[in-house]
Amino acid sequence: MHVTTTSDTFEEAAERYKALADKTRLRILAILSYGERCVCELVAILAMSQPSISQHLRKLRLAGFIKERKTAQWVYYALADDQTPLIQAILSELPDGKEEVERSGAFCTDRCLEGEATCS
Amino acid sequence: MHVTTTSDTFEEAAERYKALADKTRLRILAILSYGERCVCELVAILAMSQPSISQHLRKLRLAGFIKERKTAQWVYYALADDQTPLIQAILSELPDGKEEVERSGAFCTDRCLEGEATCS
DNA sequence: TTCTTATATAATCATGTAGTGATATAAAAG
DNA sequence: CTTTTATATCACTACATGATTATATAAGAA
Repeated sequence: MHVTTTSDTFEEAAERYKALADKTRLRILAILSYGERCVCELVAILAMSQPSISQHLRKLRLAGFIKERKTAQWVYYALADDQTPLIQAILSELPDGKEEVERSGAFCTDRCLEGEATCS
Repeated sequence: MHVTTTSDTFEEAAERYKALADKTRLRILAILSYGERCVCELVAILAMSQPSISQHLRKLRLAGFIKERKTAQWVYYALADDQTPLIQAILSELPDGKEEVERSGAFCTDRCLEGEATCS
């Protein structure tokens, strides 16, 4: 115990947990554990408004949980590369994101499919 | 990945992370990682009001992170017994609670000391 | 019993946060 | 160039949350 410390202060650590303290953001992490997704895919899968999803993605990105990749007019989000043991444990104890994706069925536009999206 | 799942739903998982999304509650967990403490000790160590500490302890207890033990007029709190890999990872990546305790110096009342408290 | 100590809870207030609708930006299509 | 598509951001509203003050409960002490 008390070996690796990713946050220098309790304030910083609390900020990271605030990013996880939301049902929608946890669903996003579970979905991204199956591969990157563009915003419009997440909007379709989660059946929520685009501004709401974008704001959640911003918080997850600022907290360091996800990264973004811009291609043409799409922005693809994926889990961040530096997966600490803590983040791995967080992801492993989350409900499975597979149901989230499958329940949504086909939703990608033709143009989104052209853009390297990993549509199911 | 996706092996053990402590929360059945994303809603439940989010509730647990909400309990961690506060600087004071993380400090309490770091302090309790060095042993159980009664409420009045935590009030002294954290230099915060007693109702505020009690409310934080309530949230940590309802989220399953800590347990309580009542003796006479004191209530001692300690880390919960069932430490999952996730909770272990959370505690291991927290700032050290030792400084919190030491910085506060002597603070226990004579009566609190009689009550089996692990005062530093 | 009365007073003091330890803790919990309720009411209130100030602040933070999620969702919505409107708007801005940027890229590609027509 | 105009339109459409994808995304981000802003302003606003409703709701959640943390701290404080006051109060309630319970156990000792006097």
